[in-house]
Amino acid sequence: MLEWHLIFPDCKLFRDVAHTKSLSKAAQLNKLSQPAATQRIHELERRVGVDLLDRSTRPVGLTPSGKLFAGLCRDVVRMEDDFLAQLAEIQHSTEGTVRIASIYSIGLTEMGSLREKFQRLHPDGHLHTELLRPEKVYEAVLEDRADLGFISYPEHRRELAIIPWREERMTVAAYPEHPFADREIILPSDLQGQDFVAFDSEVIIRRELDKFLRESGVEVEIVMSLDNIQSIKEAVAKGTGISILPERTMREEISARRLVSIPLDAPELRRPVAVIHRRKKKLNRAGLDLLEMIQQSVG
Amino acid sequence: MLEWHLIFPDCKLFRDVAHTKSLSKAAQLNKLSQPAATQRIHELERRVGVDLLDRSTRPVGLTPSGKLFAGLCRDVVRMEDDFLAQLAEIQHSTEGTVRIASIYSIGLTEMGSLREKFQRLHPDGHLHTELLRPEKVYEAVLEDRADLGFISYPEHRRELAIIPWREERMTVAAYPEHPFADREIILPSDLQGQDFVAFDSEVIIRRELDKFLRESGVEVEIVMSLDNIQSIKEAVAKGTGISILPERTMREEISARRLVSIPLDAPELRRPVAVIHRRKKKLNRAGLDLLEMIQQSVG
DNA sequence: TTGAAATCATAAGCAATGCGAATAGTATTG
DNA sequence: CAATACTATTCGCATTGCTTATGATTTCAA
Repeated sequence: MLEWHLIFPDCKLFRDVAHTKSLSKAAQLNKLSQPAATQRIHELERRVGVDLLDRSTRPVGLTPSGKLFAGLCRDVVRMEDDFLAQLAEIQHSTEGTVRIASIYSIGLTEMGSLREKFQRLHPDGHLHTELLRPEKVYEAVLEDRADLGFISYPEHRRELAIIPWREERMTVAAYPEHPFADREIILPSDLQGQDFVAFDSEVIIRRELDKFLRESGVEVEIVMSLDNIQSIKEAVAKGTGISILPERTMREEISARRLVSIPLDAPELRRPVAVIHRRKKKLNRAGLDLLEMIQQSVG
Repeated sequence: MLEWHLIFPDCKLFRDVAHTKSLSKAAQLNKLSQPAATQRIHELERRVGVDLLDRSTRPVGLTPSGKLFAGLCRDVVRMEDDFLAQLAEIQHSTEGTVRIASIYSIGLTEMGSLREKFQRLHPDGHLHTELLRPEKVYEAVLEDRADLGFISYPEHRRELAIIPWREERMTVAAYPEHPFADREIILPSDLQGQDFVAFDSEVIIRRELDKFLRESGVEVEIVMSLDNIQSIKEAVAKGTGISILPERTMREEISARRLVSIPLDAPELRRPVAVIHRRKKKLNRAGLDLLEMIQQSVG
């Protein structure tokens, strides 16, 4: 906490002079030399244009104008105190909280461990996570409704800084009964003609996959289009078809044996995941620490 | 009237920044260069310890702390305005008024012409006169309930300045039917054995007269003691006895032929009349003018 | 009244601040 | 992607503000 009464030092000084009826005592209270106090008061009188102190008596008295001014000073100092108290409250309530906007897939797979590590470092802190569609994540960060945004296939925008997080390996997702389920590896050519659960064509990852398949000279049979990984996983698990998904996002379903993940011989097919934040935005301690944690997990 | 908002210039500046959402416009409103405004705000932020402006957008926005501070500034500026208005009122109401405390005898004989002259010079001014016992006159001046005091036989006190006004000739006061009434002059010895209306022994003038009579080897027959001139004049007019009074204080009764004043052959017997005021006290324009008028009437 | 103690005012030197002009940097607009 | 408008920075200079030392005034006690 920084020192108090730095905003209206003259007010506090005059209030103290009025209260103690002594320039030297008021000077002490304000950590000033006595001549400094004398000079400040004279300066005040010059600015206001009237005498504030009646120096013909000891202890010094207040002129009628001085009384009025002392009232003003009392009020102003009280308001300054209130302000500083409220400010401290704001600061305290924000210093330990980080607001995160994330796309569903990253939020669902990463927030668990991230929150755990965060709480170890900031036991009193808060990690507020909101899961949104990609575009809404950008929006939230740009409009300062979130401090950090978790997205895949980061788009550059002038006001945003992009911090690469990881590149997720993409693998073939299939239901346990599928013929691919026992394969060690799958070649792009193996996909030819397979029933495929795909992303909507608006989603970036769909365009990436389309490009990959085209370049591999493979055509798949798209039997269903969905706009999010969660739904695709469900469709695949039900036997609707196979898909290509970031392996990391399937860990839970794999453990539960509802899905299997088979490596795809296409090391270049990776989903980049990144953290974004407003370039100019200063993060609080907690935010910086969270970023630190994320950047360490890159290596 | 001096310029406005000289007490909390930073507050007004920030309030204007918050309102106009522009540093340069706020700078203009406060008659500052744009760089100066930028610097002042930065200085404010340094003092408060938090960012107040969000400079990542145009127009500049307020951070949450900035909003809080803007509220404080608005209130403070409003209070400053109120203060200055009240101050102007005080100033205006006091600049033209002079508060006078006077003993009865001087007040009754002098205030008429004095007020007339004063009003010619200060048509809008006020001359507030309070008639008091001598000791109360000193009190009123010392405690700043009066700007000027009119007294006789001035007593020196450390905090008071004494300005001699005039020395009033003392004459014999008699009722028109008294044997003295036709005399051209009266010698001290003529007073021997006369019925005399005297001052109370506490009044200074009584001691002065006692001394005079003693030194003249005269004894009078004190038939009544009163503590003020007014009552003595009435008693004399009723025929209770004669007295010795400042001639000036009898002018009205002489014109009305209720009293006669006969010169007394005692030129040294004079009542000094003076104006007093607190040494340190600064008089306003009207007060200075009144003093001027009084001092001119000395010569 | 006088002398001592307390208190406020003034002086001088130095450091810090505040300002404007010029310039650089950045955001918005068409 | 310029053009425009606004904010930030730099620099030099003047002003302000502070401290120490000293002076002046008031109060208090003898």
